[in-house]
Amino acid sequence: MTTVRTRLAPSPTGMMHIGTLRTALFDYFLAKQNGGKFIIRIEDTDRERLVPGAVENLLEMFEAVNITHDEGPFLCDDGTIEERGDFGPYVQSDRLDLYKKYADELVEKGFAYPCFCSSERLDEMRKAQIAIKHTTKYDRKCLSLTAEESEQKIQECEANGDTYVIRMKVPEGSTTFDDAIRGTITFDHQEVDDCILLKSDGYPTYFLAVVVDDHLMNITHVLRGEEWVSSTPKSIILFNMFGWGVPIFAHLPLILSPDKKKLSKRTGDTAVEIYFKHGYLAEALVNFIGTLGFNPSGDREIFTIDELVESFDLSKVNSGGAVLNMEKLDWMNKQYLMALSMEDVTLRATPFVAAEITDVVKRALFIERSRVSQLTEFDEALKPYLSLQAYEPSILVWKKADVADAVTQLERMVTFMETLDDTAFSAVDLLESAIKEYITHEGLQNGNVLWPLRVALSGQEKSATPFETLWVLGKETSLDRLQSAIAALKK
RNA sequence: GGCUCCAUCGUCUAACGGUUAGGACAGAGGCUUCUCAAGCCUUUAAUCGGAGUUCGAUUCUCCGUGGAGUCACCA
Repeated sequence: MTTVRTRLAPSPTGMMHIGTLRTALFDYFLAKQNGGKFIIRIEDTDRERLVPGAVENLLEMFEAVNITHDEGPFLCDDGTIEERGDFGPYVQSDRLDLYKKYADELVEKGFAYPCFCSSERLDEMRKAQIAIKHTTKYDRKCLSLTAEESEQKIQECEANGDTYVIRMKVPEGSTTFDDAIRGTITFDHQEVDDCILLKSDGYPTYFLAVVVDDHLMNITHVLRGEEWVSSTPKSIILFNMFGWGVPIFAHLPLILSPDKKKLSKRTGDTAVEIYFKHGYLAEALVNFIGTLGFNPSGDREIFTIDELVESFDLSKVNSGGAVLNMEKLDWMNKQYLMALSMEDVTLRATPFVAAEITDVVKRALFIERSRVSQLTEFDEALKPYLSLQAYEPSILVWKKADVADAVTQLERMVTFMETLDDTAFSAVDLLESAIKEYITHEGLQNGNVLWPLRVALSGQEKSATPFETLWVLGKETSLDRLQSAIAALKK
């Protein structure tokens, strides 16, 4: 039995795309589930669209999301990139000789041919084809050249600095393949263009490079977005021309924006990085994106990455596109946030918090984690704890009480709190039971006591419970705030 | 426009050809409660249409319709 080998083959043309993350996740699930390998290969054959730092961003995102690949480029601590694995190089621009060699092989075998047409001629040709409503494809002008004529033209090109390309000679017939997600798909070769294999700058196009590399790297499963379906016959034709085995193809459903179109920068957040900047947790993002188009069944929503690895099943991946439901991501993020320990929430929130991380801040973060849905909201949520915000004294009065009662309750609370020692302040539960006991003992109503207490402590009508707030603030600060509330009411 | 793919609540989705078509997010209502959040309960909401196969179609087939993807020296 052959080892499962999946690969993610992104082109470094910008920030890592959310769709790329989903493909990566599925690649990872499939490989890990089968004890296989997950490989990253950088497809940088388009020199014009190259974006510096794109590879670094990709690898950083992998780190952030806690997914590790087995082969490919890795980010070192010093920021440099190093390759690991036995099938390298893993960057296509380092494999140029290979593609040239295989392109030549195809020309020799008569499966490919040089083309000298100018881009101007090609443009006009296409315009004419569109005018008569035909499929736009190369008209094979250069295929009619004899071997001698081709050779002569190549000589001429080399002599005067002109360029030419190598095109695939698509045979007659049709290609049928079994998509692991979609089932049988057939394309008539009438529809398949004699696409360019080797560009005039010596770089291969995607069509050639992907086939050569997937073969040389022993890739068993090709997972990619649905937008690639129509180019699959080209790949298969090439695999056949070389006499190589064809990997299993699985075309993933597209991730859609709310208008049901392929998610683009214009219609939504496409960069994975943005989601981290917005304050989503990696676990939530993985859970959310990893179950988009795939569901492990059962009435569950929250899954760890290991559970997803275990239950993943290519044949259960949906074929329809999926709209990003941001409200659900928010909800999911909150689920993960609420499960965080004090240490963890501090760790995660620190980059989003302007204030110094003191014990008060740590406690406040811990309490507020169930009241925010994104890490970015912490900064704002922290404010009432860091300093008392100005408020209207009238809000200190509970709806079923009056000013006089509020003053009385606050004054009595001050007296009571002074009897509480450090132990009482060490836990929310202890504070709660102490105060509840006091209320019962004194024959008071919760609302009369707790409302003014809570508002005096937080300065806000809506906030965490008074017990939580006391625990965060500590005895001294709490007493100060109670005193200023009393003073404000008496004014 | 050609080709290809797709089609269950608004959204994400579940349902060996046999279910009162299930769950989740969002919405509505309620409980709990000092407020908010959380939690719990209830509720609104879907098989695109038409034929066929079958004792029985969400499920299989065909035809429509709708949507999407793709048609570069980009991937």
